[in-house]
Parts: sequence; C-alpha cells; structure tokens
Amino acid sequence: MIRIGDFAKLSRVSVKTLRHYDELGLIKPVRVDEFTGYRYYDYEQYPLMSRIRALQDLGFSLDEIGRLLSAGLTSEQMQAMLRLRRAEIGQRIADEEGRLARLDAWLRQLERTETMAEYDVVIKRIPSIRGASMRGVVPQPPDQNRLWGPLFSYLGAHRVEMSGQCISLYHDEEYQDKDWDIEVFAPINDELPESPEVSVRELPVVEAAACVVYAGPLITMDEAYASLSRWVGENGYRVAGPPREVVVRPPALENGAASQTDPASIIEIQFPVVKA
Amino acid sequence: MIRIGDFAKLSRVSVKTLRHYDELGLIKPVRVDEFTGYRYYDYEQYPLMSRIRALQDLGFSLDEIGRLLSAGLTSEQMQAMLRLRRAEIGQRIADEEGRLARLDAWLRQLERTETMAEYDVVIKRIPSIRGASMRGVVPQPPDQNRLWGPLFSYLGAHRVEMSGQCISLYHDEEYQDKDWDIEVFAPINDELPESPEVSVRELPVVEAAACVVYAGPLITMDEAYASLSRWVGENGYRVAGPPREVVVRPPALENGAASQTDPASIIEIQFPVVKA
DNA sequence: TTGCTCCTCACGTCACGTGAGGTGGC
DNA sequence: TTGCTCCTCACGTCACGTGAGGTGGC
Repeated sequence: MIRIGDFAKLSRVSVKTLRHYDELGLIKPVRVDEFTGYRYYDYEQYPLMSRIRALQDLGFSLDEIGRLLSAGLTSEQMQAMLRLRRAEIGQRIADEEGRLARLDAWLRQLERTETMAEYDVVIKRIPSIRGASMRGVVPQPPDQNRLWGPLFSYLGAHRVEMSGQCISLYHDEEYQDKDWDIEVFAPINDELPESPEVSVRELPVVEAAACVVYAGPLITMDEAYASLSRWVGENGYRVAGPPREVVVRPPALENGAASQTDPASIIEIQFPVVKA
Repeated sequence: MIRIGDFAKLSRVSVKTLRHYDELGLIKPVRVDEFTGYRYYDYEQYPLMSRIRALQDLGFSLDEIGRLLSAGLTSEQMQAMLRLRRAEIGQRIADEEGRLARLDAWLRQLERTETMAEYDVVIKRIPSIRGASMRGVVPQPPDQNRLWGPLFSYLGAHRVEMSGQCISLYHDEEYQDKDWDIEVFAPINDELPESPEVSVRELPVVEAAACVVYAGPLITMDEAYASLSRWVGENGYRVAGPPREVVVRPPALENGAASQTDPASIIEIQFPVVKA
C-alpha cells in the first residue's frame, strides 16, 4: 500500500486529481485511515488508472468514463459509445478546419488592406435558420414587396410571430436586367402549415460568408454590392450560393411598402464563398 | 433605440449573452434607464456585434476579443494574434486526428475480442518526460542493473530525486541473442549536470502506444511481450520506436540488484505503434 | 523538534444557462 | 388590470488548480 503522493507520481497525475476521482467514485483508495483521513492506494490499481486516463484522452467526460467502466456493459454498448465519440471528433475536426479557412480569410484581408477598419468585410459562419419562405419572379428587387405582403399576411392569419430578421435570397446565377428570382424568408420558431405559395424550410448553414453591413437608402445599395463583389474576387474567393440580404433595421413604410429612400435602413449583405 | 430583447433577436444571441457582454464592457447599451435599469441598444451597434461573434467563432476568448477590438491595435499586432490562433487551431486539428486514430484502435480491438476485459491492451498517448538517461550495451536485459546502479549513484551524488517511475528503452531493431542496446531513464524535475555517461534528455511524445501491464516475476515477462507483439500484428499496426518498460511496482532487491523472481513486480510494457 | 505529507473547506476558471423573486410598460 | 419584458442576485456547469489553515509521521 502506498500513499496518495506516491500513487500520483506513479500515475503522473496530481494529488488533487486523485482526490477528485475518489470523490466521483472513479477510483477509490483501497483503504482510508479512519483517524487521519489518509488515502492509501495499491500498485494493482495502476491499470485502472491507466485506462481512465486513456479514455479521458479520447475525449470522454469523467461521468461517461464512470459509466464505461461500470460492470455490465456489453461490447455492443461500449462500441456504440465509442462510435458516437468518433462521430463527434470527426465533427470537431471539420469545425476546426472551417475555422482555419475563415481565419486565413481574415489574415489575407489584413495583409491587403493594412487595417481592418477601412472596409468592413467580415468572414463568418452562418448557422442554419428555420422559417417561412416564399419564392417568385419579380421585375426588379424593389418589387419583392409583392412577395413580402402575402407572406406577412399568411403569418398573421396563422398567428405566427417572426423570431428574427427578414432575409431575401437572390437565386439568379447571373445578373438580370429584369425577372429576378427572389426568395423572401421570415424566421419562425412555431409550427406553421404550408400552402402552395408558402413553404417552411431550413436555410442551410453557410460555412463561410463574406458580409458587409450597409447603412443608407436602399436605392444606393448597389455600391455595397459592387465593393463586396470586388473584395471577393481580390481575395481569392468565388461566390458559392445565393447572396442574402438580412434586414437589420427595416426601412420606413411608404404607402404600405418598404421605402427605397429612407436613409436609416440598415441591411447586411452576405455572399456565401469558397476559395476559388 | 431598441430594447434588449429586440437587439438579441436581431443579433441571434440570448438576452443573457448581451447582459454578459455589457458586464465585460464588450458592447455597452447606448443608454441605460437610470430608474428601471432597462438597457437600450441601437441598430448601429449591429456591425460590432457581428464582428464580436465572428471573432468568437474563430475561437478567441471574450477577453481576447476585448483586446482585439480596443483601439490602438496595429495591423501587425492584429496579424500576430491571428497567426497565433492559427497555429493553435492547427495543433487542435492534429490532436483530434490523433484521438481519432486511437479511438479506431479501441474499436478494432472490441470488434475482435468482443470484450475489453479479456486482454488488457490499451492504446494511449504518452506525453514527453524529462529525465536522466544512460545508455549502454549489456549481454541480457537482466544485466541492465549495471546501468541502473551508476545512474542511481549519480543522482544521489547530485542530490536529485526522481519524479516518477523508472523506464527502460530497448533500442535494438531486431531481436538479439546477446548484446542488448538498452537505455535506462530516470524522470527528474530538477537541474542536473551531464557527464560522459549520464545525459539529461526529454523522451519524445508517443502519439499512440499499445500498452499492457504485466504483474509477476520478471523472468516470465516474455509471455506478455509475445502476446503484445501478436496483438500489434493482428490489429494492423507495426512497432514504430523503441519499446519501453515502465516499472510500476519495483521488484524486491536481491544482493543489491532487482530480483528476477519476485512475483509482486509490476511492469507496464509500451510499444509505440503506427498503422501498418 | 523540524520539515514533509496529508487532510478538509472554499473559491476560481469560462461563457454563459437557469431559476427566484421582483418591477416597469402597454 | 393582465401578461409581457425587463431587472438583479445567486447558483450551476467541468475538471480540476490554488491557496488557507490545520494536523499526522518520520
């Protein structure tokens, strides 16, 4: 029998760690002196300790390790837990690789512009969003009010509230002079029945989006588009997916429709991108 | 000016998160009602919020983000922080990939043996260890006592204590009948001068080691070696680096040397492995 | 006797989540 | 007036690390 300090040295963990595992019941001293409270361990406990550390290194929590080590676990259950962990690790790697790509984008931008404040392009990940969607072809972007009107009416009729900002998606691959294929999208949390016009769907995750926030009247938003497009090209990307407009501050209403000239409008333009 | 709930919805974060950022000074409400304590935000604060979230997504802590956003940061400092983060993410990816490989090893083992308890082979990562080392050629493994003796004397003479278990490394690539190239290694934390025989070095990290804990007299340890070797072959690995023996419970002393027959000895055998 | 090891609280970490209990605004 | 939003504590998370203050063992 050896004292806690020696067992700690042997297993290359801290004394505090051993006390912690004792408290959790992961590995108990073979004997605890009833007067001094001293914990005594055995060399034979080393393999258990080794296994605990190995499982921890695989990313299991101490709670999970407790369950993995408890008797009565079949090989199938064990395999299932490992496979779950495997999937989680795979996900983590994918996430970190996404991060790396986005970070590289920031770095390239800094190297080009020498200062971050000059042009407020930000690369970010956009999580998926559930909502009500309506898609149609309209002559020009301002005419998307023809879609928003019915969508809002539909939501109102079903007493469903929006849970976030309005989003427009521009589905045309090439620039159109007329006949724009536009999807209007209202985020919702509640259940909503579908109709021939209104569908309920999940906007997909965008791993990397180049974004600018435009503040000003909608009519002159082209400038922001132009510079964002230039930025994408100059930084070695290409657009991969429909650009989105997110209404940060909605424009005032004029005759029941969004004002094209309200200078207080704020819109975020998001271009999904991949490295060219 | 909008209330906290609306700004939260707009930025897709929780109200609690906004209060937290306020507390940390990351993003302050433009106005706080002095009687009710209500926080009021502005749409113009959205780009800052967006930037904070983007930086957080890259893995920066809120504390770091505070510093990144504070004025007076040159482009070089900014780039340096990003590059540091980049390196950390690269490391994380490498770590997770190592985990994945070790986890696969556990899975393969389970598929083969149907139960984990049958053979106690554990795949684990071994961190680097600093210590005093002495290497020499001896007729047979039991003769490594000729190395341990002088190493212990040297440590004693310099009043340096071991900080962990004794380790032997077997450097021969092929099986030897005689003349074994063995390194004996004593972990230490303190400074120790080197000598022609004794060097101070760091045992390298082993990303994946197949390990068994053998309990019994040293003479019959061959069995454990044999089955570990078989395990390595059967599970699609090959040995990549000198096998190590870690003394978990030292054998008794016989005439000043390690007893070869003490049944209470416990040794962990570690084979560094890579996928074949 | 002295230094070393061990003990039990108790608090800190990080970015919030989750109540409890109370109040302002429409 | 009622329900909704907001407020401030205060505690929990996870795996320990870090003292504080005290005692046993050689």
